[in-house]
Amino acid sequence: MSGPRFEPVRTVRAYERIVEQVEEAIESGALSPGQRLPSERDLMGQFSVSRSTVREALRVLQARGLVRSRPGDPNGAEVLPFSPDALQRSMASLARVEGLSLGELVQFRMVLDGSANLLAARLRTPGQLAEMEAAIERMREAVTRGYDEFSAADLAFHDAVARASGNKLIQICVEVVRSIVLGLVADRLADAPDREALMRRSIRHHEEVLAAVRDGDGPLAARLARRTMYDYYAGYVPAAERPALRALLDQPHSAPE
Amino acid sequence: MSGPRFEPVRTVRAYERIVEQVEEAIESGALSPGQRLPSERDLMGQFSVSRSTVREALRVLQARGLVRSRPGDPNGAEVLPFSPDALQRSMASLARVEGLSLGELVQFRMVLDGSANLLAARLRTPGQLAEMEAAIERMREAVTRGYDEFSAADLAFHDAVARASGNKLIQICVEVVRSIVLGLVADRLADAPDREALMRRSIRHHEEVLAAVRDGDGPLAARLARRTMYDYYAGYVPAAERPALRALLDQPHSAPE
DNA sequence: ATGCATTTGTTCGTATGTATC
DNA sequence: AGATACATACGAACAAATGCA
Repeated sequence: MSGPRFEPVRTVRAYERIVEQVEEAIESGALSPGQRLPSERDLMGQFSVSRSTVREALRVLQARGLVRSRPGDPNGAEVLPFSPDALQRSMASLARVEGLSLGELVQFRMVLDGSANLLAARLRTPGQLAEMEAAIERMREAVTRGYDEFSAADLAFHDAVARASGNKLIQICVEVVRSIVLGLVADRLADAPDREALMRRSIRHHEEVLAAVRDGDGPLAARLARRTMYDYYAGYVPAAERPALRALLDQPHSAPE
Repeated sequence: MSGPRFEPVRTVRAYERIVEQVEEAIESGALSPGQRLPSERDLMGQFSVSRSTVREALRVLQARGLVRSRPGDPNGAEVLPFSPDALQRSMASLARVEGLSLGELVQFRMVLDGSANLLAARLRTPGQLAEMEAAIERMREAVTRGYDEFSAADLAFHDAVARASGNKLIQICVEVVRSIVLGLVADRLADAPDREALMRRSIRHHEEVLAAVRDGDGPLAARLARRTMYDYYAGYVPAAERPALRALLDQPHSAPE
């Protein structure tokens, strides 16, 4: 009795088909970063749609960070190299819309940075270790040269650790979350009254982390990294959220209730 | 001599201004999920731009997962509740374009799931503990009822743990990365010859994790969770990548080389 | 350095399919 | 069933920006 199994059809917009095809071409490597798409007029020919449709597709591709187009460019839209911008915007939007608290963001950084240090302690190459040392040296020099340079050197250190972890996903997420957190507290960090003391203490903590990474003691490096992060940011996190952060720090085994 | 400090100007597209304004309205709460935007015709009046420009803006908003529009809808575009879809697409695209290996994804899951368990062990409520127990019970029942149900129950367990961590960012990332990993290995998992034995072993591991969470022993729960994940997925990860995964498992302090 | 041709950004008008009342 | 309002899609046109001869 039962006839052939039909599947429900969903009407798919014309511009979506275009997006799919271009996306596929980029992900398959047929179109690589730096290359140009045909001009809008060519595209309307190739897809046999109107220019408006082509443009809507290009807007979507641009919103996803895959291409960029400028007026007057005799070549078509440019295929962009991957960048975590889209990821970052999604997370930033998540943070605002979903009401992510600073505490949750810092906690996430503690998790990521701790794990990155754990892995880096085991997997680092001598060259990566040298990068970390150089970054700390830059931090020392920056103490007298202002907070901006200090922050840049600090970034370089955490980046080097993230790279040494050997996990690109960790690396990118560290970068994304860091920039969101900084966006939330940068002004307060820069205005801190005892800024120089903060920087010096931060450097000392980073040196301890580096020593653990150098020794290959992953668990220690992870613990120190989490504590460093906590010390640096806890003051900006509402007191009510701090216990959740401390749950990531060393604890004398389990605390019975 | 130096005149007033002029700032570089960047020409900003008309549709971008529209996107900004609508985005701002949504993030500020002036527009909340379920509400409707004015119709495209109204919008072209309010922004005094053409229809095409309005539509390009709507395409971008739609691509970012903020609104949805259907033909024939007597109301305008619908404001959507936040969903991690955009985040997930960004990460999935990241995984393909950037060539993320299965090993890196599994490693990331080990990090997230381990941390979620660590936090859950300290912060869980009795209700959340009951959810975890119920999920494991569903896993037991599902052993004889097929892999799909088992997988769903497994998902429920990890979700309950992630919720109990109290960190929405961890929760969302766990969900996103899990679905990407499953997309890569689902077929191989389903076709495993000794599927039932795998399921039984997985249940045993989950029970151990749950016991640690119940006891409030965070570090133990984290270690067990990472090991559970490793045992379940390591077979699908190329042997060359496995040492990086094992770097996240317990190690007798540091292994001198 | 100046035009020129081309491309994108934007507008307007029109026709068509579709969902709601 | 019909009227209405909506989104989808097309095509022609003009302005602004770019690259190149």
